[in-house]
Amino acid sequence: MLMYQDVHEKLVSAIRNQIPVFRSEDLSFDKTGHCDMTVKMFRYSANNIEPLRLLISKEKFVTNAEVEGNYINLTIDPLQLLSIMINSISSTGQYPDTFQDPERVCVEHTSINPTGPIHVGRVRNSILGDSVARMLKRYGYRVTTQYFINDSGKQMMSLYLAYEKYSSGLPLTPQLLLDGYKRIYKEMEEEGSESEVEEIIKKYESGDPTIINKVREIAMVMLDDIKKDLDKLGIKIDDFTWESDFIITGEVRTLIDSISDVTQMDGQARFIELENGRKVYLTRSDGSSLYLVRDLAYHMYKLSQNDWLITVLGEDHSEHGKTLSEILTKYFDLVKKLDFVLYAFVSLETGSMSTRKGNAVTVKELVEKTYERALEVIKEKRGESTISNEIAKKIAISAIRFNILKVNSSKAMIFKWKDALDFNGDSAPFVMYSYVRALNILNKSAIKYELEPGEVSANNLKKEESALILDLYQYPFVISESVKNLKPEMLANFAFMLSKAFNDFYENCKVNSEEYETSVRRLMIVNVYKNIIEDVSSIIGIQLVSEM
RNA sequence: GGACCCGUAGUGUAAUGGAUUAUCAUAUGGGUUUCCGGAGCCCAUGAUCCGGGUUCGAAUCCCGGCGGGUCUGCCA
Repeated sequence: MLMYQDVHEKLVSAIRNQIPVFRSEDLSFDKTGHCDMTVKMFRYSANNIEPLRLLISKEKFVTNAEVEGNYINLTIDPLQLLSIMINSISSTGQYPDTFQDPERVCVEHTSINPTGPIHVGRVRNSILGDSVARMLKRYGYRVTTQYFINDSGKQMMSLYLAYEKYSSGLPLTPQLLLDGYKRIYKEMEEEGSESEVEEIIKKYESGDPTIINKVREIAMVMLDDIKKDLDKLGIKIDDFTWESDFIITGEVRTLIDSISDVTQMDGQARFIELENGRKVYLTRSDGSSLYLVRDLAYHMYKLSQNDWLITVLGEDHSEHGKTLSEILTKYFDLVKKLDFVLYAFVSLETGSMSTRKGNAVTVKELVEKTYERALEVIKEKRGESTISNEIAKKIAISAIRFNILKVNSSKAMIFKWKDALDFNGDSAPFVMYSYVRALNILNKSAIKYELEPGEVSANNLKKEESALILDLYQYPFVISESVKNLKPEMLANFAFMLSKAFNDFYENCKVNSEEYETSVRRLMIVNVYKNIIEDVSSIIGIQLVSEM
């Protein structure tokens, strides 16, 4: 959990002295420009309003409380908020502080079939998953990330078969495998037969070591390529689990047997009937297992070592997620938390992306093009570039992650190069640039200033300062909301909003070359801003630079 | 046909039942630089899919349409 002085909570408990049933959500930070915080009194007797105003106006952080209709509008002392943040940062290095929670969370993301490179349609999964994991870690959970390697399905067997048929013996490369993959799907479509693949699946499930080893070797080649792509985006996954392990160890069989009394047979195939009457199959007629069982076995494994499972899934798998939940709850006495973060598809203006069709925009291409664009923009802004390629790379990665993350994940989106390469406005470079400004101010300051708690002067305090402080103060609330809803995009929006507020501050409030007290206070604000931007950036995957 | 998700300016978003004038960005038009770095700042234009209902109050909740995405495999 997060540790910080919670003004909101303090005020709520003060209010409850007078109105015991007061709802926490009726006190909120103002969003309309009337004040700093507001108490909504619609639900409570009007007789309460004036006495409550009096009571609140005596509270520590409140400098003014006024009644406007059914609202009690509060002005909060920004200097006290600033002190809270400064104290936290000087004693713990961060605001808010994190208290380590014993709860273990497993975030599974990406988990794409190792049959091709990551493309832009699926990269939303990795970006969401990575940010969710970082956000939960920041909140205080013990987090591990997981990748489930689907090396035993039909797709994987087709990839294997294609290699054996067309290129057997040739050195394994991603490109060679991919070409074969596309070719064999085309053939199967033309012939209308999948019997060859089915034959392989049977052999594989019966434990044929030659096939299992070769398939894993092939998967490894593809997986390495996928890992490289993830690495390009600054994403590292802790644990990789092979789907085939659950077949080899017999856990899949054990699992099927353990629920045999609730499953039914359709010929030789085994299925289970869900509450809505839908039949989902666990095994084929030939006895081989289907993905659902293998994923169930995988979930049992994850449950054995975690308290909370989160899986990032494309919306095409939402039904699968529900099926897993239902079966685990009903037949395996699941009491632990199980959540799915769903995202809608990313498509191209020409339609959907597909590895098999070969029309996908890959992560490699995206990173490459964005990097070139970053170099171009730097040249435009600074004349002949004096900036290292390292910086252009960081700008590119940050821009990509921010652009994809900021869009509400449940809305389908169309990928457009023009938007992806736009560094104006609501984008990572905007945040990064405001951070550079903050660093410059701090570097240019002649005042040897330490982050020491103490008296903060109100000398020449401007409204842009107060506004920025109030925004900064709300950081822990945003993390909490973001965690509660599993929506890291809230943090991306916050980072942008903060940078905007900082730009306002920058335009209107000189930091250096002011009176000493004013300078010190503004330096504190800039320091807090720097600290929080670094913090939030590390969650949402912005890689900050000191010049750009 | 049935199920799930999503509909806010041209585009992307904010508002998790509350305020006059629905936020911010982008795009478009205009302005702005001897300044702690202009990737900035200021002004203008432009939106809650439609119809009912609940409520003192609805972009938000409920019902019915409409539009888009997804599922409806002994694929994963």
